[in-house]
Parts: sequence; C-alpha cells; structure tokens
Amino acid sequence: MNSSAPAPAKANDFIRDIINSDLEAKRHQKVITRFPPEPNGFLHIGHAKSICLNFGLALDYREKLPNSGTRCHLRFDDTDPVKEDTLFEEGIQEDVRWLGFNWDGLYHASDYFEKMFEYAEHLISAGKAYVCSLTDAQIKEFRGNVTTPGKASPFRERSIEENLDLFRRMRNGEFKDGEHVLRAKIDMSNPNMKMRDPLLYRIRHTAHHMTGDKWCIYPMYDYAHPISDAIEGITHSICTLEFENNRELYDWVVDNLIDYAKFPSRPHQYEFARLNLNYTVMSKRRLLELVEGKHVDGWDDPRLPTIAGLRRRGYTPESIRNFCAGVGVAKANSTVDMAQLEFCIRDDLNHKAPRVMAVLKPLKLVIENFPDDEVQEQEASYWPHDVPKEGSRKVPFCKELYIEQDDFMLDPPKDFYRLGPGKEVRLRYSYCVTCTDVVKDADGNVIEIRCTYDPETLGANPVGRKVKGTIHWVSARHAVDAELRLYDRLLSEEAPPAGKDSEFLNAINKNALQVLKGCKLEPSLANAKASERFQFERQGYFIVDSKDSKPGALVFNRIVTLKDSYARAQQKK
RNA sequence: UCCGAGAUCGUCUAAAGGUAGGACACAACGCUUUGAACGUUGCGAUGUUGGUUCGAUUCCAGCUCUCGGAGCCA
Repeated sequence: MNSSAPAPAKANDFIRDIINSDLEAKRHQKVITRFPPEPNGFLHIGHAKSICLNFGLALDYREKLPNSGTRCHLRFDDTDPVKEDTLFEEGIQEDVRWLGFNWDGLYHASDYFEKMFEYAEHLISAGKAYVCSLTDAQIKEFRGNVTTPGKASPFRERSIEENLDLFRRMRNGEFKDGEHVLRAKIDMSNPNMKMRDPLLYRIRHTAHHMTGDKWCIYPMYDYAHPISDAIEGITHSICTLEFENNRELYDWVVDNLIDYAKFPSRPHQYEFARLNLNYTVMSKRRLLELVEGKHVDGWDDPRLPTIAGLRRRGYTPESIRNFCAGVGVAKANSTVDMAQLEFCIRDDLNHKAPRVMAVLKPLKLVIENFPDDEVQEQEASYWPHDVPKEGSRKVPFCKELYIEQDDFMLDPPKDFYRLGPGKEVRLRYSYCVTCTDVVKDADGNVIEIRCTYDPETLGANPVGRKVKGTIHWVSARHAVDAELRLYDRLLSEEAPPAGKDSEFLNAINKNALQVLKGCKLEPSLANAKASERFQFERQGYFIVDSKDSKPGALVFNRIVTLKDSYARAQQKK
C-alpha cells in the first residue's frame, strides 16, 4: 500500500461505504456527484436531504482527496419543456446557496441535447433503437402489465435506414406531437417493465426555456440522465428509491454507448430512501395543491416544508443541515418525527437568538405602591447564564405593566407557580410582586390585576419566603405594538389520509396559523430588522417577517415554541 | 400474481461473525430570576422458522409483512 493512499473516509452510511470500497479498489481516484432537480417547482426539505448528501460527499472527499477533482455539480434536469421554467431555476439556486452549498459547475441536461441526438443515431445504427408509430394508447396496451409480458410493436423491425430517416425527420419537425417516438429495442417480455422497449424520445412542439425553438423532440429522463452523468464524469449518481427499477435501463444506456462516446467515467446509480416527515406533506403534487388552492399563502408560506417556507418561518440553514445529518441516509423507507426538526432549530437558536420580552395576550397589571411617574431602567441580559455571550439592554419599568393572560388564574391549582389572588411572583429582571386585588368587567372577566411590589427584591431573593415563579412583562407606557403570527404544524394528524386525491386537505391543522394583533413588545424591539431572530422569553423563538414587517408595524413569525413541560403536564390531566 | 428493494428501541440510525450503541421522543430527579437550556438516571429493539458456527443483528434457506414498478413525468 503506498503511503499516499487516501485514508478511508469515516464510513457512516451505505453510500460512503460504497465510495470507500471504490476508492480502495482504485475504481475511482475522485468522487463526482450531482444534485439534479427538475426546474418545475420549489425545493423542499426532502431535497435538502439530497443536497446535503451530494454536496456533503464532495466536501468530505475533497478533504480526503485534495486536488483530485472531487466535486458536486448542480444540474437542471430539463427534458420536459412543458413543465419547466427559468423562474424555478432561480428559486432552486437561491435555496441551494441559502442552505450553504456552492456547486462546482452549473449544468443543464439540455446542454447535451446535440450529443444525445448523435448517440441516439448511433443506437439506431447499431440496431438498438427504432422509431415506433403506435399511438400512446397502443403503446400502453402493447406494453402488457406486471404479470403479463408485452408484445412487439409492428414497427419494431423497421430497417436501420428507415429508422434513421424517420428519426431525423422527427427532429426536422415533419411530424406532429405523438406521431412517432424513438424506442430502445430491448425486450418486450422483460419482467422489469422499464425494459420493455422504453421510450427514448418524444415529439413536443414546445419552446424550451434554455434551447428555445431549436428542438421539437426531447429525450426522456431514462435516456438523458445516464448520458448527462457520463458526460460530466459523475462517479456516483445518487437518487431515491423509486428509481430502483430504472437502474437496469440506466446501465443499458451507459453500456451501449460507452465505447462509442468515450465517456470520462462509467457512472453507477445508487438509491436511498427519500425523507418523509410526519404532520406535513412533501409531494410536489400536494404542495402544489395547497398553494394553488389557496390553502396557504404561496410557496414560501411558513407552514410549508419548502425551503422558502422554512426560511421565512425562521429556520436557519445550520438547523436544517444538522437535521439532515441526524436523520442519516439508508435504504429503508421511513418517516422522521417532526419533533426531530423542531429540536434542531431550538438547539441552534438557543445560542444564537437574544432573549427579549414580549406579551402575546396582554393583561394589565398595576403596582399600587409604585410611584405614579417613576420609570426605572432595569438591566436585562440578552443571554442566559449557560450561553457564553455578553450583552444586555435596559428595560423600562413603571407602575403599569402588561403580563400574559395565561400567567394569571383566579383559582389556581397548587402547582401553578404564577400569579393568583394573594400569590407572589418574580417579574423577570425586576421585583417580586404580590397580587392584592383584581378588577373585573361587567361580564366577570378579569381585566386588571392590582399588586404591591417588594422594593427589597431587585436582584435579590425575598427574605423569609420562597418565590417559585418568574413571569415576563412589558411596561404598558413603553410597549411597542406588533402583530404576531403563531405557526404550528401543517397537519393535525401524523399522516394525511392516504390515497384519495384531495383528502389530505381535511387533515390541515386549522390552528397552523393564529394571528395575534396588539401584542406588546419591550421597546428595544422597535427597531428590529427584517429576518432578525429573537427568543421571546417563556414563549418561543420568533423572526421579523421578511415580507410584511415594517417599522412602526412590526410583524413577527413564531419559528417554534419553547418546550413547555408545564403545559404538557396539564394536557395529560 | 411477476420483477425490484427493504425489515434493529415509540421515531431516525449505528454495529458487518465477538458486550446491540447514539440521537429524538417519553419519564423521574437535580439545577434554575425562562415550567427554557443544561446535567444525572430510567424506559426501550434485532419480523419469523430452520441451518452453518465455539459464537449470528450480521452468512445461507424458507416464510411473513412493507414499499416501489404497467406516463410520450422525473
């Protein structure tokens, strides 16, 4: 073993196992991967798993194989002009970059259309492909089904000359959509239906967002993908499980072209299980239905698991990368618990988001023994003791405050550590107060709390008694009003009802968005900038909405609540 | 039914013939001017039947169950 041999990568998933053994066996000297989205929609967190895998592989092995040419391409799989658009390409690039990855080369399958055409002619000349003039219904019928072998197309034995002529005339636009297709000549009785003379090209008189009107025939995925991989020198072509049956065709295409085309690599396809998450939907179709049916407010609606949605919701790229690393890569279908994602964002924001105070549902509190006009500035740290960061601000304190409605109960149980008649609590960063009276409206609702404060308790524990609870507050005279959008899980059920088209809409969580207006923020938040994140103490992590928030009319999105063991215990009762 | 793939704690995932480990979730306790965070402890799994072996989650065979496959989508 020569001493410059690469140290084997730390194997922590089956893909890396494969790559390590390829490297050891010297089948490759470098690793080239690609992320190949079709530009026909927006990326979601399932794509993030693939992005982290493919780009992560390049990053890992570049470290182990310096100067080897190890890299990861971004390639748009743009073979169906009917559905694809430049707009989607821009969104996808933004999302990949936001996630923190840079591609080594931006490619399009359409870059290779000319080569693909030439290779198709080669296949025809080799007797491996033919022009079929059956209708789509006939092709379907001739294909048979999973238990019944298909039958040969009557056009299967056309001469090479006629096939070449027809194929070139297809390209020249002499036929209408659907009149002919180019098919691989493989085996109509193959138990793998993908091998029953699969279509290679179809006629589509449709402009393409990259090639314009140059083409009116377009290659199919199963033909274009292996060729694109081979041309780019991809070594490990990683895709999801539903392509397992396509692998045999992938290999057929590469094997039948490799001697002729002199590809720089002989790529191999490997399949891993796509990400599923409970309490949400991940399929393109369902996402599209939510957006087009106006069940949500666009592709970046913070309830959606799209990258754009998660970004607007306030998720950080790090949290998503950590999540992807945490769920791992394997071949078994699985559904990850949403709690895992929520853990990742809390874990990241815990040391990134400064603490501030905000009252979501205000209840007036008046301190009877505090001077009417006095305003004290209380020093409040932005960070808790266990976050090693410095910084604080002054929070104004006066006779009239707002506290959270949920922090007061008229007749509290004994494990309620907050405020009630006669009870004492700590006001965060400030004094302890004791409730002496309540004011009710005509309907008997509590509209104001009267308290006295203990001047000895600023920065000191009260003597002779233990005060267990601490609540947040905001000075009523200094509060800044804001709109808070409380987001929760998209679905109220773990898994949407399977099957039936739109049935999943019934599982939508009606409380996935709750809009609160007139929330009271501490004044330091008045100048919060778009996309700034905070922890509102005892409530959750929030971000200034990037679209709707304006100075003087602040809008915050709740990213995730804090864990609340008290609320959880109450629920169980 | 045919072909392909898979099956390990509630969930996700390691171990690749040699003590079934980690993370999330959950529970208890500790700490606490956030009922947060953090810390400690606990709970908890190799689908099934055989075979090979000193030893099997791992290798072999059968069975069971799950997922994918019959677009001129990807």
